[in-house]
Amino acid sequence: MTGTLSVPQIREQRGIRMVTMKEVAEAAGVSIATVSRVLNGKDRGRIKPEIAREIKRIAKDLGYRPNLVARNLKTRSSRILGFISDEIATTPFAGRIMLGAQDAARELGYILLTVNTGNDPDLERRQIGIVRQYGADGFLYAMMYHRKVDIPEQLDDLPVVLVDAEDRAGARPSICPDEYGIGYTATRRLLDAGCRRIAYFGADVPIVAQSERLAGYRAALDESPIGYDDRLVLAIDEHDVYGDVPRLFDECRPDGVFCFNDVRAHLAYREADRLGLTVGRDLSVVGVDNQPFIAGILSPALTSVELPHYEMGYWSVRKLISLIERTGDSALPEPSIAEGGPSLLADLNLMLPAGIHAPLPSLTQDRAQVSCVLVEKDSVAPASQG
Amino acid sequence: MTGTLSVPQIREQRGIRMVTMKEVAEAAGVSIATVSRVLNGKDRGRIKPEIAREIKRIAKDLGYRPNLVARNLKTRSSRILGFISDEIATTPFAGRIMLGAQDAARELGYILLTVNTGNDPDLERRQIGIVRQYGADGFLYAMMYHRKVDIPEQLDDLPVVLVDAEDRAGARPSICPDEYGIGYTATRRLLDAGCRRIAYFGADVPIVAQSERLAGYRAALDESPIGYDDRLVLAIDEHDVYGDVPRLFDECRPDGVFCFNDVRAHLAYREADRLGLTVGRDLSVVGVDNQPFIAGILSPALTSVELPHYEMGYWSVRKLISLIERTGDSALPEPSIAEGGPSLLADLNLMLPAGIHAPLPSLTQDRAQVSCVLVEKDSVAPASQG
DNA sequence: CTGAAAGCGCTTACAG
DNA sequence: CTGAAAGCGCTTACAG
Repeated sequence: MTGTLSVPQIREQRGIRMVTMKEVAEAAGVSIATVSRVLNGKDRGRIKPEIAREIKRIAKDLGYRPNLVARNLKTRSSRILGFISDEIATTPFAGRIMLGAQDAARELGYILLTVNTGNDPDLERRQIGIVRQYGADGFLYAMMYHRKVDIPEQLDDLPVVLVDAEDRAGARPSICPDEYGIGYTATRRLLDAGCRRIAYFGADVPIVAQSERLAGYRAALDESPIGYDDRLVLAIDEHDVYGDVPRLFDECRPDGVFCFNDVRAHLAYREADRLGLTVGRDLSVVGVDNQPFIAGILSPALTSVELPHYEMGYWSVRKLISLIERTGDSALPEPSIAEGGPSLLADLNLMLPAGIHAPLPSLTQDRAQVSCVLVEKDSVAPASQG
Repeated sequence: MTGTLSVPQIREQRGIRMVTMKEVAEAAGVSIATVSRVLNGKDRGRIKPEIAREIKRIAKDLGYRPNLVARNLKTRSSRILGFISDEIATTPFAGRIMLGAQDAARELGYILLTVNTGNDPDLERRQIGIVRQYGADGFLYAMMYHRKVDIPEQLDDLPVVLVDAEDRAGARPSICPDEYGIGYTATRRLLDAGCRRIAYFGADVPIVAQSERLAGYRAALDESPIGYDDRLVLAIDEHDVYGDVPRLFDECRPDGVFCFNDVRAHLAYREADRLGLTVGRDLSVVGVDNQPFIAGILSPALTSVELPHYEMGYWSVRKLISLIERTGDSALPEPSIAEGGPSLLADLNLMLPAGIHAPLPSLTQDRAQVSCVLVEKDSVAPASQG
């Protein structure tokens, strides 16, 4: 039976021993206080430069790495951020929130303790408790679609930033996609393409994304000579494969469609097929999500608005850290633009885009919105000149 | 300027103070040693039961929660697992690996420190170093598609389990989907449906998944009276929208297609359309991934083999913990079957399935494979009797 | 310029 | 049955 060994015994047996500050101090012939000062850059004018240099050299040679557990116990700052999500990991895009959060955290010397609540309040409470026990300096509270939420009181004494959600109490900073802008931009693009009868294929669920995208669509039309016509607006249940789409096409003959998401855009392609229209010429279509999967299926390729998941994750961590450290925007190092390299998976059409594609809001904002990028493919007619 | 406050000062100012063991001890009129014993369940026959009860009551009333940073420093076991992934978060399915890992970790009292390497070896090295400094007891090394990898030497002295990857050196335990089984099962299903000319729409990239699924497909055919015919096998570049598919259909008239993934299955639907065949009757199609997105688009709904991402994440954590604690399979509590509840997002077709759907391999295995479930929809003709 | 000492909040031999 | 003490590996006033 090896079952009687304790974890430290096992570590010992396996030879897991980190070099400690004490060993560095001994090798350098100084006190650990001196080593600590040098290695933490607090030696300016306090420790003889040649000694400092020697200590650094020895620490490096010995492969010394500070034990963060010990440091955290002493300093009560863990540089750990709790990343609480509902079911984010099960949605195909939202991994990018985590990716953006991880990148920003790494750049600023923080790390993420991630935890999933599956929308179970009791589980959430327990999980938050545990992350707190690990000393998290603050929390990211990431939802998988744009909605209003209540932050558990448990977090009242800690900085929190919401991602793709808004604090119902209005007390916490948050970042969301500019849903209104999505509808507006997409519709403007269709107007520029010369479309005169632009339909909206909406979602039939009551979420912020739906109502705001519709509002943006409507605003663009209201501003235009064409105006808004509610006969062109549909709330579509994706499972109801036929629904009202054919009737809308037969009655109104739209020449442009703004779709709540890429999946719904597919319905426009199907109608084009049925009616002998060519997408990108007779019928222009704009989706939302810019899903590579769908791109692999639809032909011509779908012009679609990309949601700024990476950017939201990235911004939210920077905001959170600015709160934790009580510093302003300017105190944090510049964002380094993260770029995704090429990947084998691109060939399998499995990759979702990551990296910063849209300008980030200032960290001074408390209810930030990220604008979304319309990715041009071939499903919208070229913009008419002037 | 508030920038002069240190993090502990800020915490103080915000009133972030956890109840300590010392306070519990004082309130109970005992020593902290006694409190520690009671709260860690080491009081059997060592502390008077009524005192123990009293201490527990007081701890609860005071809302005492042990400071894990302090405990970890002392015990040198952090119950933190490093979750290293390449670009997993950018692929739509693989969040489920993390979800399964998180669920298993939670059930066993561990937590995940997640870090992304973006396939950059230098970044990987640094990130692993940091997670080690936080005292991780072991590492999960998760890749986003099945391949052979080298584990960095940095991890030589710590337990590691690979997810959706195999250790080239053969030294580390790993878990992967049973790719061969996928090809075999899908092809058998098509044979049972009475198909006589079954094509394989493969991928044109050299990954384990491709060659093994093909091998399984071939084995099923070799076993059958029909036999294998390489004219029915295609390596398809998803971006090359036309490719060899139409020629294959014209020349061989397949009545069944096993597709490397759901996106490629779409090509079979398109051919059916072109040739006036009804999918699910004249032409049976099986995909892999069971992507809800694609399901929302293809009609009739696609029968597809689901990859066991959740299961792999779940198993790998249990395996890792059994290594860390040097316990066998039986020492860990039974897996609780995780079930995903209903969700608004299901209406948006955004959810990927999570939870345990396939039997988990025993923890004694070192190169585990999870079998994959074929999810029946409507794209395959009913199995013929007998 | 440098070190001895206290202490962060725990756990655990050791002694009684 | 219980407590005093040492110690995990750091940081940081304090003293010199």
